[in-house]
Amino acid sequence: MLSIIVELSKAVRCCRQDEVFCEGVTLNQFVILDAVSRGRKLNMASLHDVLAVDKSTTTRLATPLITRGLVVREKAAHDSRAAVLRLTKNGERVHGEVWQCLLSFLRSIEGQLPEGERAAVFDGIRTFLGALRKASLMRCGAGAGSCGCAG
Amino acid sequence: MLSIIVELSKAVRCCRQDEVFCEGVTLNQFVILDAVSRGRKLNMASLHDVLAVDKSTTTRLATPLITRGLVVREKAAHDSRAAVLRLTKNGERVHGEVWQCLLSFLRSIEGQLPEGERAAVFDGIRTFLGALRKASLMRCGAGAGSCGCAG
DNA sequence: GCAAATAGTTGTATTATACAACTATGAAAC
DNA sequence: GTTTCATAGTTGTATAATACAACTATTTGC
Repeated sequence: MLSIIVELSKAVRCCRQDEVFCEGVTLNQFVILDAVSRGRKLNMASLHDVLAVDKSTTTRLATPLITRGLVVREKAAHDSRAAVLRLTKNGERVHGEVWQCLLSFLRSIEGQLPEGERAAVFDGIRTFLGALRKASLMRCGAGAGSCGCAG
Repeated sequence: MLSIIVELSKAVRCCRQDEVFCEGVTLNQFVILDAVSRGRKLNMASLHDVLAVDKSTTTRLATPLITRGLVVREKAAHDSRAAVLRLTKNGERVHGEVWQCLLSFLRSIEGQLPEGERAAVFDGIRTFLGALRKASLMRCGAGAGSCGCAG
């Protein structure tokens, strides 16, 4: 069971955050592009939720994409403090191309799963991840258990 | 499918590499303690394999544990260049305590999985991880596909 | 015995990440 | 309407993991 978690950690490293996937875009950056693309625009606050990182990190992760001209940051209509992200034309192009590349990657994974079991595998993963997340939250709340947890 | 991978990345972050789990030990550090504990001693080269990181990183990850007196580094008998790691008494104690803490964490996860499906869930995860790893290796080898992969 | 390979360490640079501090703005209280 | 408190997002700063490069001492191959 512990080995599952360790293996998960390692496996995810093959999709390294800082490793360029395609078109000079990392997987994480694609996630950002995709999130913006889905809604045609995206509040920074929403991106903050999507990425599940600190606000400062959200800003920093979006900045290279803005610098590259794939995304533009605009003022939000409802709140002058808030920013809205949109894809540029180039951003849409790059998003589409990376998506194609990613699709073949994902197909490659799927092709290796037994055909009748794919849905079950995905469901199982989701169930496990939900359990992992929940157990972690409970851990943080429980504070000191029967051990000398320094948290 | 992509959302699975993204969720995996996020979930694994709840077992943050640098986040203290118990007894001032991170999960990754526990992995090291456990690896050393299992063989009573462990070559640095083996630890290098276990952690699947660069040799320099292996050294750096082991060093805090040595500094803390949980692990000692000795010369290997078969090769003066090589080092062997052993647990100290304190290291064994800490390993045992963290393991207990970890066990209840793992139990907490298991308890949330439907009882009859646990084995299937774990098998599914392993299958998926294998596929993910393989697809990544193929990707690195394929070089340029039909897109402008800059790798 | 000599050349090539290697174990592991150290130097260095990069990246992600969070906490702290900050400014301008919005919301709540009066 | 005014004042106080909360907040969006940015910037400063520090930490940790990570890999590549360079290095030294040792081992291996010829």
